[in-house]
Amino acid sequence: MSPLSLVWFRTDLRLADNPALHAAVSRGERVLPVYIDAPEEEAPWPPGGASRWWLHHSLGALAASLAELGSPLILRSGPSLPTLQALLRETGADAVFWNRRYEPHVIERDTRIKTALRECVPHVETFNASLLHEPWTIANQSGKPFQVFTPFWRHALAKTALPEPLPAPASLRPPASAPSSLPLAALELEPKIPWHHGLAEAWQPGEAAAAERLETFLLTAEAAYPSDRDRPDLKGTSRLSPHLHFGEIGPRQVWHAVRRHAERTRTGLRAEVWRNSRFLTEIGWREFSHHLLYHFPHTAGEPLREAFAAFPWKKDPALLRAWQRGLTGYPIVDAGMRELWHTGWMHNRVRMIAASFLVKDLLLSWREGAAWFWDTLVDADLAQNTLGWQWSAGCGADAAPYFRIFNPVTQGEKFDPLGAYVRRWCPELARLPDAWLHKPWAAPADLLAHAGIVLGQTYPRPVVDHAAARKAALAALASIKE
DNA sequence: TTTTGAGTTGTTCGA
DNA sequence: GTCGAACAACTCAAA
Repeated sequence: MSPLSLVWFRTDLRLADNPALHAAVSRGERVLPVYIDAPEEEAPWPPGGASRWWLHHSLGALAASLAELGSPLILRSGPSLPTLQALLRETGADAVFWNRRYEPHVIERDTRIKTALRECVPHVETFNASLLHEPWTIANQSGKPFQVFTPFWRHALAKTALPEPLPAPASLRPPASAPSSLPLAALELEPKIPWHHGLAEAWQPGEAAAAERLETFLLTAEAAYPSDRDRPDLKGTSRLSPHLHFGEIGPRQVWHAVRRHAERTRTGLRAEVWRNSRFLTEIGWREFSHHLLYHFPHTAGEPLREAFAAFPWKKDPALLRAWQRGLTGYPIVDAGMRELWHTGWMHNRVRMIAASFLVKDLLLSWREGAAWFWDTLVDADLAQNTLGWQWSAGCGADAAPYFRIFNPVTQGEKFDPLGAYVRRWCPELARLPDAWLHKPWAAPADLLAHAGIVLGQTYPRPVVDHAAARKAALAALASIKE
């Protein structure tokens, strides 16, 4: 039997710039791609319903791409290590390659698996497919991890040029007889109750769709990104986050695509100006979040700043539910929460507003918000979710200053000035004039009646008064000082 | 070694 | 209406 390499796919569901796949193909022997569904091993963060919906379609796309190269994708379900060992026995493979993940609980699992597999076969190797730099290679002058973004990113930008992305293999030599595979449907990734129509309307998972989305963004939106990125009513952002999370595209590919785009469109500019791209900076924030979670592994569940362990968070299931369902009475918050529920995604600006509202106005713990986002986002990513929520709550690295409490009315008027976003997701407010759209409780009675709105019936009254809630939040923050 | 200035995403208040 | 100041504490790096 000729040598065979297993390639264990995880959150790297692409053929291009995939170092593990590339290494397997480079051996010049046969290759067997494998995906193992083991959600219980992701505890305490098993993927939520929206993530699993995305995974279903991404695996389908990967299997189709592999089929074009003449290779199957072997799907299995069950504990990863015994499943890999069974596959080694069944196929006689002598090598296992995969791309690393960096979540603390996954590192622990993968380390065990790597040690055990090295007892079984001579070649077990892992690679970096999901970060620009390994977390242990970026440190400040004291040798410690950065906790402020700007010096972190300055340092990363100054490092030597990143290697060009690896090509996708032109063909694959599968084993003479492939081991058995479950049908995709057997993984039961799609919801049993069909609530996912909104996801299907909004998204096209898969490597090809990811590449197309990046290219379209660079051609149509990148130039206006610095200003349009804050407007939820425009298509100002790349919407690459779920593709990046599942590794349908990698940050190195984005990096080089931005560079090539700059070179073909702004030839007159200084050579390295493209590195200052505001869009690339967002890739930098993604990188920063992964490095932070790697270096501070407890922060997925605990605040980085210890003083916040004593913060007097409230418990209020009714308020939490109002926030989750988009029934807080603050239109920009409700629009965001409904967009999330319907499409599995929320615009970044609105994520900040909704998060600030939960932790500062409702005084509910950022953990409750993180858990809800985890379950409902198609781009749910432990590092980014943790960074984002701790930033909003003020308890993380490079956190928002405690006094930065978003005013949902001001934010709505500033970033959804025409009200198109609120009208789309809160249609019961659609006939209210712009001047009152972000504060319907303040609208004159005759205007409300004319717009067909009965506060408390067709649309909720505000669940809290923002001015009073702001004072309460500042008092709560003062209580944990020293 | 010590000091100093700057740091994703804001709001309110008073002149 | 517009504008600047105030709203902590801490990290990081340049001077």
